[in-house]
Amino acid sequence: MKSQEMSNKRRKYKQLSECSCNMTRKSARKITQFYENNLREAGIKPTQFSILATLANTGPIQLTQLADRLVLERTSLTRNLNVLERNTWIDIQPGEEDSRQRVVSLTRNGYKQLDCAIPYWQKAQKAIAKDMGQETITGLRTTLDEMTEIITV
Amino acid sequence: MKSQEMSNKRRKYKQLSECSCNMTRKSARKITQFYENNLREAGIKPTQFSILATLANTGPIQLTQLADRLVLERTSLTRNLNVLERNTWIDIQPGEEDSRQRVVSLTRNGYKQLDCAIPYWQKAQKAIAKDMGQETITGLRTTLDEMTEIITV
DNA sequence: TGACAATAGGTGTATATGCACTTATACTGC
DNA sequence: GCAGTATAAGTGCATATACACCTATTGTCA
Repeated sequence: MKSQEMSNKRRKYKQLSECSCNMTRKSARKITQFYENNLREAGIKPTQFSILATLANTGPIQLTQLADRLVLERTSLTRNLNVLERNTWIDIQPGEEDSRQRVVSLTRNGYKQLDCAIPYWQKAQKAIAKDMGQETITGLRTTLDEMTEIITV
Repeated sequence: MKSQEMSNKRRKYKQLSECSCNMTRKSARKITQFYENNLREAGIKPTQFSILATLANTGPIQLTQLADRLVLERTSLTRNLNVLERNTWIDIQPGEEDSRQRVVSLTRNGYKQLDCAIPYWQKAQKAIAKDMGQETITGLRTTLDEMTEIITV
């Protein structure tokens, strides 16, 4: 093999290390582990926390709308909600006008669990902001939100 | 309840919408779906692609080292490798000096699969760069890499 | 050299994620 | 009012991820 060809081959695989998907997933894994460790004592996982937090802000909301807001496949949300329902943190009722719909809301236990977890979440949140700088985090959020908006699946 | 208390309560839950963990996971889900759709025709998933791509750049590598590089829990990598091994894309051999070790390497089929998938990956990669701007993506990578480095789990 | 610590890796279990397919209900023209 | 379409949600299956715990091998030192 000529050295020109070897150089081409190196280049062919080298570019793969700049994969936008992998860089995002990689950092998502790391930050998830960090929040998991902080939230563990509160007995809740980051995914579960984010759903409770969303519900606290939206109030009762239809399943598909909740999935949209969480940028989560509808059927994935269904499985996640099963866990929360088992823990009596949420309540799922049929829609009043359309019986096909499922309306999700926080229970009193759900609020209690969320309130209990918030201090642990704040500790993690502050640690990240301190390490990265609040401005960097704010800019990161803007960019990631934009990316999430722009991408058409 | 006094209006002051209500305002406090709103604020208490409002801050949760700025969760650094959720923002990262949310965008990771979205971008993963996008790459999944692009890679589907090549018969490979983003996680699998990223492992093959890493192996193409590192050459044969010990399992734990590979896990570190991918920022992936060791036992998660083991499960992921099972899928790749079933597809005959990788080969796993005991270490020559230390028989406890597992050394992972790409097979000929693995290279073939990777080469076949690269054009689809490039299409996705270019679409993101075009939509977001290459500079934005480069900056994003820098920030995310920094975050991944800084966070101590 | 043998006991014990350290290291490499696998397994059981649980949650997280998404696609293809299915079921149940609502809507729409005729 | 009914046939056909559209919409809301659930299930089967597969992969992805991680922790707690376990096994096997290696290293260490008295």
